[in-house]
Order: sequence, then C-alpha cells, then structure tokens
Amino acid sequence: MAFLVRTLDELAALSGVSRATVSRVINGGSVSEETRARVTEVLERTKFRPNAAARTLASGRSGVVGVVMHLSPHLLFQDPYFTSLLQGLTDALAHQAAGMMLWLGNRSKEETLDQILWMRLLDGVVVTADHLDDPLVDGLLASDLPTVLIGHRRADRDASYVDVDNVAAADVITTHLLDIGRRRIGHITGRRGTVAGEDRIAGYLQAMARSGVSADDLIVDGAFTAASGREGARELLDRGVDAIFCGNDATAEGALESIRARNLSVPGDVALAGFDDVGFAARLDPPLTTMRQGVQEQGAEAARALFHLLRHRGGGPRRVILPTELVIRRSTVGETKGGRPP
Amino acid sequence: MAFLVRTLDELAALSGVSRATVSRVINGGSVSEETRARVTEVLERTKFRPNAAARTLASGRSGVVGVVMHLSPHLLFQDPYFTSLLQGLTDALAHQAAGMMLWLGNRSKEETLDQILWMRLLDGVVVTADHLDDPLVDGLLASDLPTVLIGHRRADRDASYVDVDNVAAADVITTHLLDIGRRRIGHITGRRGTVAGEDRIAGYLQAMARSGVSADDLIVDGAFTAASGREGARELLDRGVDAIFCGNDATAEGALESIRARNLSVPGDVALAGFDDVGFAARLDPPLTTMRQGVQEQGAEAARALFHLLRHRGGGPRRVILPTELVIRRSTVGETKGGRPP
DNA sequence: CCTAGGCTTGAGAGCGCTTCCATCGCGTAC
DNA sequence: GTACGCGATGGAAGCGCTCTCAAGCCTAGG
Repeated sequence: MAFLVRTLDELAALSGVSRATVSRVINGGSVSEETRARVTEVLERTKFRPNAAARTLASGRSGVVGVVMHLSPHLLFQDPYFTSLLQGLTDALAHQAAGMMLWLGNRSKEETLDQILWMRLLDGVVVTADHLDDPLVDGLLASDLPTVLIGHRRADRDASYVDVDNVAAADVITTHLLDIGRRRIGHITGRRGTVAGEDRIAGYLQAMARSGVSADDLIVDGAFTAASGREGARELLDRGVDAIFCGNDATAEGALESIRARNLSVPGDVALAGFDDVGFAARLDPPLTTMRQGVQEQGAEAARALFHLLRHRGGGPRRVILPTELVIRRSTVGETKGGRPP
Repeated sequence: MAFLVRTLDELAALSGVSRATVSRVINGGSVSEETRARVTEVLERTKFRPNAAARTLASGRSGVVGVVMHLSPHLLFQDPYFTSLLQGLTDALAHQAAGMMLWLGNRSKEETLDQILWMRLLDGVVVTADHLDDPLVDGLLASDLPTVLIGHRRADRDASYVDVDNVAAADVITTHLLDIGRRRIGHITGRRGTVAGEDRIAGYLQAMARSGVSADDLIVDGAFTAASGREGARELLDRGVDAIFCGNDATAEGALESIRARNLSVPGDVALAGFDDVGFAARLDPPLTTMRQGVQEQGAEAARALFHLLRHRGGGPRRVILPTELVIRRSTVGETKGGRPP
C-alpha cells in the first residue's frame, strides 16, 4: 500500500515535477508525453484524488449538477412519469461522470430555491416546470445558474428547455377519435394549472373546432389521477359521449373502470384514449390507445442540454421539442388485435 | 436592489467589522448583541450567501451527504421498498437542511465507489447493504467517510447500521402459520445472496425446527419478484403444502395468482403470508397477512444515525434495529373480516 | 492602584487547487 | 551567428472561507 497522498504538492514531489504540471496532467493541459507518463504512473500508484472543494473554489466549476422535482416524494415515487424522468436523468448524468444533487418537494419552493442558490456549488440545474406559476423555476431562471427546464411555460420562450408539443399531440389523438367516426368526444383534463394539462385542452379544442364538432359541455376537470378519471368518466357518460380523451394514462385507467361499471363496451360504446404510454397502458383490457412521449428520453435529453449549456457558456439557450407518437391500440380500434396497426 | 455582495470581505466592509466577525455571526460564534444585529441586518438586506466550496475547503465540512442505492434505476423505481426508503431519507435529510447527492446503479460498483471517494466532498454517506458480498459497501466502510448501512451483513457488526431482525420476524410469521394449524408450510425465499433473503430462511427454519415439523423439500428459491412467486408456488403446490410463506409481498402476489389458477382457496386450502407490508398487500384479495417493517422509517432512521455520527465524531458506531409487526389479514385467518384482529 | 480573567474583535495563516505569466530550451529561418 | 517562435515547465497569486491566536477592553478582586 502506497503512502497516502492527499495533496497535489505531495504528488508533485513524488513525481519530481511542480504542482502546476500535475494539475495539467489531471485536467488535460499541455504536457510532454514523457512527463505525462511519469506523473500518470504515480497518480495511479497512489490512487490520488484531487479535493473537489478546492478545485471548485479555484476553478468555479464543481462537476455537480442539481435535479429539482418539486413535488411530494410520495407522489413522485409512484408516478411512472416522474420516475422515468429521474431514470433518464440519472443515466445521462452518470454517463457524463457528473455528480447529482437532488431536491424534491420536502420543503417549500422558497426554501428550496434559497438552498440551491445558497451553496453556489452547482454547475447547473435541471428542473421540472410543469406548473404555470412557479416561483422556484422563476428564481432559478432569474439566477445566473445555467438551467434547463423539463416542460415550459409561455414565458419561458427564452429559456433552455426540453418538452413535447402537447397541443399538437392532443390534436392528433383527438383527430384520431374523430377519424374513427366519434363525434361526442369528451375530455377529462390533466391537472388544471399545469402546462401539459392546459395545452392538451387547447389541442383537443383545436381538433374539435377544425372538424366543426362542438365541444360544449364535453370537458371535465381531472387531475392526472385514476380517481379523477373514474369521477370524470361518470360525469361524461351521464352527458352521453362516444369517446373520451383523458389527460394521461392513469386518468384513462380510472375512466375505464367507470365505463366497465356501467356495462358499456370499449371501444364499442365508448372509445378511450390516454396520454404518455406508460408501462401499464398496453396491459389494460383492452390495451389503451395513447400518445407516446419518451419520458426517459426527455430526462436524458435535459441532461444533454445542460451539458451543452455548460460547454458553451454565453451561447444561446437550447430548446428541444421531442417527438410524440400516436400508439393505436384496441381501446379505440376494436378490430385490430393488440399492438400497433401497420 | 442591493449591490450584489459576493464575499465575506465585502459584507464585512459594509457592516464595518472584520471578515472573521461576519463568519462568527453566520456560524454562531460569540459576538456581541449589538454587532450581531448590525451584521444580520446587512446579511439580510444583501441576501448574502457564503460560498459552499470555500467553506468546505476551509472547514472540512460540506453539509452534503451521499445516498447510495446501487441497483438498476429501472428496478429501484418500481420497487416500493426502495422508493419508500428514498422517501424516508429525503424527508429526514431535508429536515436537517442537508444537501443530498444520489448514486444509483448506473455504473459499476467500483466506479461508483471511486467517484464518491474521489470528490471528498461528502460529510457522510448512507448506503443500502442488501447483498452478502458488496465491494461498494466494503470500500465505503474501509474509507474514512462516515457511513451508515441500511441492512447489514454478519461482517458489519462494527459498522453503523439500521436494520430489522429478519430472522426473528420470519420466525414469528412462520410460527403464526404453525399456530393456525398448518404443518406443510412452504417457503419461497427472497433473492439468494441477499441478507434479508438468507435471514428469512433462517427464521423460517428455526420456527419449523422448534415445532418439530420437517421443512424438507419445502423451500424453493425466489427473487423478491411476482414472477418468482408464481413459479415457486406452482412447485410447492405440486409438492403438497397447506401454507406458503413468501420472501416478500411481491412474491406473495405472484404466488396468489398461481394458487388461484388451480382453483384452490386462500386460506382454506393454502394459507399465504408475505413480508414488508407494502401498499398493495392490504388490497389483495384476500388481504395479505404479512410482516410490517416501516421502510420509510428505516430511511429516516438511517439519516438520523448519520447525523448522530457526524455530530459525535470519534464516538462509537450507532446501530438501530427497528421493530417489525405481524399484520394478520384474511390470507391466513379467513374468519377475520379484513384488518388486524384485536 | 494593580492584576487576573472574561469577552469581543481583528489579523493572518492556511485549506488544496487552477491558472496566468514568466522563464527556459530548442529548432528554424534569416 | 543572431533572432524568433513555440511548447513545456515552474512560480506564485489568488479562489472565499474558517479558525487560531493575540490584542484590546472592561470588570472584579486583592
């Protein structure tokens, strides 16, 4: 076991060069092949690791990025949307050899913001921006900390973000319902006040209007939950609908239960569509037509966007709109046996 | 908007005191009431925040702790055990105003260990120690980084850990099955090589032996998954059992499916017991008898143990064994209508 | 009146690293 | 032979904070 080396100076003495040269070897500065080899040998033999705090202090970079998902951990960990996002993020960040600090909704947004900015330790941050009104997101954008949003509000046009086009996607799926001949198409919205929820309403209305079909009385408020889907579906069925487009898949799952409870068939009596294509969508009975958005991919893309930002300081913002894909299953097209049609 | 103050020196100049005094005000040193008030006023007016890297470098403490759960994020995020653990941890850590860095199984254990020790930025670390053989855990324990384990191996007797007594708990639940008159009690184990899995086998065997009942041919290997429960139950049913104790609740869920598939009744033909009492256990049909361990509480307790360690450097290790509770539901005692008996 | 002791405060020495700048040596061009 | 350019290297100045030490002041006791 080699003598425990704790500082660059000690390492430098062992290699017979100056501290500056060792630093160059570690950080990829210009060093002659010979010197580099010698220092590298000592580096490996002693398993020396530079002190992160010192290097952060001297360089202003830490190699640590923050991930902020400000919602109750209880909700977060059982929502496949957020866990997939987190999964995509952790993968991409690990790939970039960056450390990750995590902030969830354990404290108020103000406290969280304060703590993040307080430490001035992060190189940048990825934050979910799903609510129209969010002081945490506003605070991060207003700070000088490089920030990438997942989702974005109207006001965030100049920020860096990763998102999908919820309006267009909702239009496509509503149009699909119209295409299969439905006219009384109800919509159980996502949680009001969220960007995704409002945009999907807009897309739904847009498709309905284009087809000259009235949407009066066909919208009920949901909350991205199965419970709100059960409730919403009951209401819509009372009003007489032949199709329901739900704010997300969990909502559709709930709606399906209510439809079943009335002994109505899907899609015979009521066609059903969700949004997200999370894992269980394909396993419902009947399998659910939905709009696939690569949530994990969104997380990974956000991480990539952040690294792009960090590498090109002063460059413009980076905006990524990821594609969505209509996945048609038997909840709307009963004839097709499972899977996607050709 | 006040002038942006970035260093203690600037803040000191503004308050008419020295940098040292400002540092004392921030860190709770001894300062006269009058001076403290004056500095505090400036502190709040300027919204000054000390630089975390500098303070870490100077003091050797960062206020950041690591959480290491080295398993595939894919598995982690859909296993209620790990998400509950994470939830308990994040809550307790946020409560202590500590930052949290997270490492999951995105890279090899060796790389992860290397990265964690590399940065020398953490005050301490909480790590899940569920496998008998784990170089990551060994490496952390061997380092000088204060470490708290969740779960522990025989060899970890001298480490700090939070755990439950799996042997005793498995004994209790097996004894319960014996008490209700079952003799051919099968056990579908947890994943072999995990501490919990092996200990629960030991507890099961211990109870069987004490009652003088043979356990020959009544143990089949499981993997803490529903799939392994389905498989294992089929095998045990072939061998003729009147009860099955499963390594965890997910396994029991799978076993229940297989029992049902053979038109056998629970608990009439076969009594069924799980372990953990995760959310869905009470929602199965019939509701599942299981051993409740407060997983979220384990996470919180681990965080507390770590802070104890940090406050009492040089003190001994801190070991916490949390209680478990037998929750009797209708999968073993058919007469009782739901819930726990008096 | 002098001294001991307690409390507050400032000076200053690091913490371990990055990075600018000056120096050195060498090869090439004139 | 001299001048110049260029890559490699070392010296040293910080980065912003903590914390020890000593000085200064005041009170109380002898």
